[in-house]
Parts: sequence; structure tokens; C-alpha cells
Amino acid sequence: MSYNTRQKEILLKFLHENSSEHITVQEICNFMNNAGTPVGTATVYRQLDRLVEQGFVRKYVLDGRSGACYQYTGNDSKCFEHYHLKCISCGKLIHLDCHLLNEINSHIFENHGFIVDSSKTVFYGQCVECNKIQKGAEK
Amino acid sequence: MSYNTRQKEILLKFLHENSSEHITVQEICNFMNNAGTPVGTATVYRQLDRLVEQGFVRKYVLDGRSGACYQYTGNDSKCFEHYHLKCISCGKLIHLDCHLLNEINSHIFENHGFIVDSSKTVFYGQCVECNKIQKGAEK
DNA sequence: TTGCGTGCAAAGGTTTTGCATGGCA
DNA sequence: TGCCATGCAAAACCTTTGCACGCAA
Repeated sequence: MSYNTRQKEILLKFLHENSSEHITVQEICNFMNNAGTPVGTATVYRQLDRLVEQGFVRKYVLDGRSGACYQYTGNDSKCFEHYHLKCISCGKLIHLDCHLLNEINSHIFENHGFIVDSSKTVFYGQCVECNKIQKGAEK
Repeated sequence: MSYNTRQKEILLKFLHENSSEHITVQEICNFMNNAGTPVGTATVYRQLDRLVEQGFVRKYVLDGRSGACYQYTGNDSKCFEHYHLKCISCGKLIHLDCHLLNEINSHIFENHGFIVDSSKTVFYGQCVECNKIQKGAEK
């Protein structure tokens, strides 16, 4: 069984309202603090673990030296059928619903004997906005 | 400039001889210890950082709670042009050279405005061997 | 001799765990 | 009242850093 608590409710609401962002544990704690509902990091980690396990939240580990990022994807099963692009420069996460990419899984399975878990697979790279900025800075 | 030391030589040889494996810092230290050339973790990290930067070794961060994995890919530039599949169950890394997948980058760039860095992108999933084992165990 | 590489220990940061307390049902 | 959730602190872990020493060139 599971109880509903104020912390759990606010944490989930915060993640949900920022579902286009990648959020760190630190940011959650800061927000909760400012929102007048301070929360211990242990609680945040425990809640996030549960949400990840339940499939509401996705966990991303980028380089391992900074903390992990979390993102609300909801119980929308569509998020498990498409891929995600993550911009290394700005951290933006892009949900990619695309016919060609949807064929990748079956292609890899049939031709390469590998069952891709697209919910765990993230394309890393750079979005056009960040690329423009970088090119401008190089001049 | 750079000196050649015994530790550096053995570390690189170990990675090279196990280029089909994903290796942790712990495993490197243990091996060096058993091989009669004990090495400090700091040295291992420093060497690995350099090798990653030079492009000889790839670094993988899976879940963030266990340590990062490293794998020798050599100075073969082909490894930067294709994708990699990593089996979550056995850790095997598969180099995937495939026409369809080579089109992914240009497709994503042209249609979705995103420049994929395939050297940083890994498809996670399960290889057929591990899938068979798992299915057998479920019966 | 020069200065890079190494080893040790300490520090830094993130994440987990134990235990008593608080709060939902 | 039962039991889960929380908070705090401590612990565990991985990784980085500082500094003195060793060793390659």
C-alpha cells in the first residue's frame, strides 16, 4: 500500500509542470524549500526511485560526475515507444516521434539480433540552437 | 610531452586485450594488483581520462550507482562513425555498422534539427543470447 | 636535471541506509 | 492503532585534488 503525503504530492506536481526539463535532486530540494515544504534529500531519492520504477519518471545519468537528472514522462506509454534526443550543451530533452526511428527497433532485432530498449536509449548530441551559439562563439 | 611508464603500459595492454569487455576502475586495480604492479586509483582515473580524451577508450555510465565502465576502442576512427549496442544483461558491446543506422544522423539533422554525436550515443537493450536465458528462466 | 607520472591521503560530491519520529488511513 | 513516509545524521561510494616522491628522458 502507499500513502499520499504533502511532499509526495508537491514533488510530483513540480516534476509534472516541468516535464520538458531535466531536473536534478538539488533543484527539487531547492524548489521544495522555497515553496515552503522543505524536504530531505533521502525522501526525494526514495520518491524518485519509486516513480522511476513505476514508470512515471525517467532517470538520466550523463557523465557520472554530476548528479543524475530526472524527468517526468507520465504514464503515457507513448514515451516508451519513441526515442529521446538530449542536447549536451543545454540539457534539453526532445521527444522524437518519427516513422524512421520507429523502424529502428525491428530492424536491429531482425538484422542484428538485439532487442533495443528505447526507454533506456538516448541520442546525445547538440540541438541547432546550441550549435548556432557555439559556431558564433568560435568566430 | 608524455612519458612511458610501466603502469601506463600494462593498463593499456589490459584494456586492449579485453576490448570486448566493459571494465571498471575496480577491475583494473585488482588486475594490476594481481599482476604484481599495484596501482593507485588516482593514477587509473588520470590515465583513463587521458585515454578517453585521446579517443582510445570509451567511457560508459550506466546507472550511476555503480562505477563507470571503460572500454578500449582504439584509434580506429570507424568507431566514431557507427553506433554501439550495449546489452544490459551481460554487458556485451556490439559495434553496429549498418547502412540504415548510418542514415539516422542525417535524417535526424535534416528533419529534427539535431546533430547526433554517435560516439556518445549507445543503444541499450538485450542481446538474443541473454533474452533466451531470461525466457528460459521465466518458465 | 627537468618535469611528468605516481601514490597516498584527504577532500568533494552524490546516493544510500538506520533509526526514531511524524502523519495518513 | 497500524504502518508507511519522512528527516536527520551517518555511512558508503565513486571520483577528484594536493603534495611529495620517484622515475623517464
